[in-house]
Amino acid sequence: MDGSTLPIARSSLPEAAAERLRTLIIEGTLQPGARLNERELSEQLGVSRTPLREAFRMLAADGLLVQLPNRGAQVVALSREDVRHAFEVMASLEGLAGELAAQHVTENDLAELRTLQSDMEEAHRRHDLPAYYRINRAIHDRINAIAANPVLAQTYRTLNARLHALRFRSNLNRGKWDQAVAEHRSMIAALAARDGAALRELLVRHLRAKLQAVLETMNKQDSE
Amino acid sequence: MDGSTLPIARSSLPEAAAERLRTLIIEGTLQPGARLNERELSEQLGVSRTPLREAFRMLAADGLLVQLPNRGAQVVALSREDVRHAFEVMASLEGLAGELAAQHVTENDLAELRTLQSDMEEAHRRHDLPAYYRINRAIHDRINAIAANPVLAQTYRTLNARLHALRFRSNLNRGKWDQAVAEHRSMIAALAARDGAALRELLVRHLRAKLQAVLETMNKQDSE
DNA sequence: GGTTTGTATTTTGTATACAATATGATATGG
DNA sequence: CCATATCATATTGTATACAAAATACAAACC
Repeated sequence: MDGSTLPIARSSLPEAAAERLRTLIIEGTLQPGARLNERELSEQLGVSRTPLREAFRMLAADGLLVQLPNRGAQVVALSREDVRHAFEVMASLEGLAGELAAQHVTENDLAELRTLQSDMEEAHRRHDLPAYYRINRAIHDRINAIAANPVLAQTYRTLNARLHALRFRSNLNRGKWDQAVAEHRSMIAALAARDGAALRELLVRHLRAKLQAVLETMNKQDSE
Repeated sequence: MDGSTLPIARSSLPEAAAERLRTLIIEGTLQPGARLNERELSEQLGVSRTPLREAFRMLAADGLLVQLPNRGAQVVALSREDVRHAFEVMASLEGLAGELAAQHVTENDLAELRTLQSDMEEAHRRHDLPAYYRINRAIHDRINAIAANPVLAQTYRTLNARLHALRFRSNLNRGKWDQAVAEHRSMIAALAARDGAALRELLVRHLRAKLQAVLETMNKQDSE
């Protein structure tokens, strides 16, 4: 966001601690609602409280932690409403990414995306859900990269990280999965046709379906 | 973003310091590119370096500061490209706000907005630019509030703060101003008609015009 | 028995001291 | 005279110590 030198050398204790905590939150080791004890955590991470607290501030800004004055930090626990709101914004951002990508996409980009798409269909045939998720993410990242808007990319990533903390993976029924794969095929077709409006519409609908899946997972998790 | 209790009591030295710095940046006391000396600033603000550094992390997350490892923080200096990118995202978010607002708007909301609109036209007639900006902001805030999506509101505010650091105000020629006022009138009409798509289109175009004005200001500032 | 109040303990908040790195000036060699 | 190396200084990074607040527990009261 500074204009020229984006790939800044990221290396400092607070950054590293934040990165580590981010992983712990997203992987579910630190569960939603969990309170984070500064002394305990700082010992576990092998850093003092000072850089840890800076890490807390960063994660709080990303929406992964909530900080209460004099009561420390806890992992955010998203309500259904929060998820709905986040998805609404994500859908809009993805839509924009699609429009911009349609303006900037090159034949090279399309070739890459088609490879990813066939990898995805392969994973789908093998019923390999982890691979599917990985490739899915790669495709969306790719579209964002093609859109060539760092502000968009960063905003999107931040929101996405927050949702990943939900760990809604490993829940996708057959019908939804089939549909999602088909939707990806349509997206690449729209991109090849440089039809930004169509791509936007596809992405928005795609996200809407994903929201439904996530909400169902949340309901299921609650009743367990 | 925590789901239930949003109106948290915000009160801590880092928060307060961040708020103060935010103001100093937006008002231009701390100019783009300025390097922030921790000791100096902490003395001026009357806090120690520890909370100040936490404030830095918060502002960096908001995109108002850039932090370089071992070289401290400096006020972000947005390039034309950065501004373009930020406006692209802002336009998309405003468009979403418009769509959502059209779904949720009540007659009460419309009455409020019409009052603001006539205040704006009054300010326009008086050639009162500061008042115009104030009312303009109030209208957009109002639309965002009606959209009732806290994630959207927060994302929008963060981006907006970053752009405010540019201090592009007090530059708006007569034609653009006339047009902007007319556009606001159309927006309220679209909202009254609950025409989300039309409102989206208006807001996106409105932002595009604003981007042009800002870029012209940047060019002018550079040649001074 | 339940509620409330007071106190001990834990935990967070802030300041300061020390370490590591970067910056700038001066001197030295080409 | 310019470039480079070296050293002094300044500035950031981290840890720790102390202060303030919140939490948990126990005793007294209703």
